[in-house]
Amino acid sequence: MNKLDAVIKHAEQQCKTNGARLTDKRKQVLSGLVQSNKALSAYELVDYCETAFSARIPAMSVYRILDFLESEHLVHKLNIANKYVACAHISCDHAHGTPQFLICKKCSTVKEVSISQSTILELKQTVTDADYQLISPQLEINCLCAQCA
Amino acid sequence: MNKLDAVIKHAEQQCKTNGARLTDKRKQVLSGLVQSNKALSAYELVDYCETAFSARIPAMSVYRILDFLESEHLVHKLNIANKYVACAHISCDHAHGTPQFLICKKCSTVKEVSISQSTILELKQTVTDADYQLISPQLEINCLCAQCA
DNA sequence: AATAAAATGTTATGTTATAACATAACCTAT
DNA sequence: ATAGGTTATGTTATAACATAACATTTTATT
Ligand SMILES: [Zn+2]
Ligand SMILES: [Zn+2]
Ligand SMILES: [Zn+2]
Ligand SMILES: [Zn+2]
Repeated sequence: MNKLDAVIKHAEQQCKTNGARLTDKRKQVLSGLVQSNKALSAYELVDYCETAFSARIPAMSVYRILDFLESEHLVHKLNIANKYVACAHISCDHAHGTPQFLICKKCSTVKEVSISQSTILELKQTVTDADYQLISPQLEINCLCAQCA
Repeated sequence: MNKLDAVIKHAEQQCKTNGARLTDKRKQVLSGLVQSNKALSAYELVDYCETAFSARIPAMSVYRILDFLESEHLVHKLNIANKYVACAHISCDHAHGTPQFLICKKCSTVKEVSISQSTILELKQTVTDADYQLISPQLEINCLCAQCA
């Protein structure tokens, strides 16, 4: 079984466990992100589904589907790029830690990495010290990939 | 002299040193950000200049002016919010370190804090290990301020 | 089959950002 | 002072990203 099928199967199982349904369109959108080697915008996903599956999913629906996939922790929104990426750990058993994304500003390739617990704790401390409250400790960092650099 | 005047005077001096000009419109946009207690979008700055100075600056010009102010390190763009904020250190003598922005997702108030050197080094190492190259180590974190929490 | 809930479609509009070209304001050198 | 180059701003159009409101279809439950 190839990687895509494996990921989709995991995703399906995960949704089932949560009492949610991974419909065909949701599968198509998720496939687009899993297959892509870079982050995609909602509108790029519309084009992808049209091209790959001859499925014309309106942008509005893609946004809703992305919200759903995010809520199922299958997809991450990259706020600094206004793009979306499949979680790199869908098929992993381990719990999903605080995600950190290195995003190539030129070509939108993304690496989902983990930073050390101590660094996370330091960052959290600065937030607490400033009397703010963390919503999500997700970090997104503008980079250039090896290719583009 | 109040805070706003002091900041503008510093900004003017800083531009002069760099052979750049802080024109009236640039001053107006910068004033908007300095006076605001929260991050503003380009379009909100259009409205501000209209209200505060009866200056109708087209959105296109505000974007150009924001680019200029950013290049002079007087303003930061908050990529996760698509908004802009005056640098908190315009009147400071010390060099500007790597900034970390805590952004209230509800009301857009922003705190510009400094990250410890050790944290920065760890982040840089993570990036290097992933074979990526840092563009700007600026960190932006979605939070809730004490007010909104 | 009737009903309710969930998913998707449709249309309209709001928000953020840039491209391309025109004009105005401002130096600087003769 | 003025001609010519540079910088700043104006104007118009459009691209790109995102949400609101309401209608229809599909699915699950009784
Ligand atoms: Zn992930
Ligand atoms: Zn790249
Ligand atoms: Zn700053
Ligand atoms: Zn707030």
